Amino acid sequence: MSSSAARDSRRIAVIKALAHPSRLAIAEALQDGERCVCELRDLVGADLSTVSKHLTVMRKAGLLDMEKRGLNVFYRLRCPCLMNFFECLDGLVPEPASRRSAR
Amino acid sequence: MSSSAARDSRRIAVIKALAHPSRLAIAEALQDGERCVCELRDLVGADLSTVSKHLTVMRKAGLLDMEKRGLNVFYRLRCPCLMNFFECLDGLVPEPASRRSAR
DNA sequence: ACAATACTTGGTAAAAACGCCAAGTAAAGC
DNA sequence: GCTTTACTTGGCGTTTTTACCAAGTATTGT
Repeated sequence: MSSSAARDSRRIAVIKALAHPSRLAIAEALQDGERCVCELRDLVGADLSTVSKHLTVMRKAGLLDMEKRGLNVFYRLRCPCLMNFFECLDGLVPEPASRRSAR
Repeated sequence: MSSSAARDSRRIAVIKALAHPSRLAIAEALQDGERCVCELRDLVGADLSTVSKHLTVMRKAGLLDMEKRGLNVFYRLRCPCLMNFFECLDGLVPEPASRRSAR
């Protein structure tokens, strides 16, 4: 019943892959469908090499698939349920200290 | 619409609060109920001050409540649904074992 | 009051993450 | 072939995170 170390390290990899503003933004953007690296570079406004490294982190965590087509590399989410995950995430903390239902 | 910056920064805080092996282990342990700091120190095997700082990170992210009773400080999860969250997390990546060349 | 326990906070050194530039690879077009 | 485009990888300085020790606070017990 206690946590398996393998499962935990897998969880950590996924969590870390989302624990950066650019990577979270990428994950959110990919919910609408695949994007090539240069589109994601425009989205996050960082150097192409930086974005590429972020994508590598996410891919190695198992979050993304990549596919090269012509000159472009397209990334897409491997999971259909990231939206669920985010709602789950937003629901994690009942209230920080402020009002609720402010959206 | 793209993500709100405020919502994203809150998401990031929560995700970061879980993106460390000791903190994830703490979160998992607290699913069974509140624990005092020294119990959690025994669990993660780090210095008491280290554990205390981890707990501060988690509390500031909104994940934990603390309550002092006597000499002890007890921490508990603020959310009832961390288990759901973890299942959601484990479900994020369809095929665990599949890894694309890591080089 | 004094001592002990349980924790927090400050300081700091080490480790990890980050981001840019430069260089390298691969596909497409000429 | 050579050039361009799209991306990846290596290198390296900068920033952030982490973990310990030491010192401080609060409460309990004597």
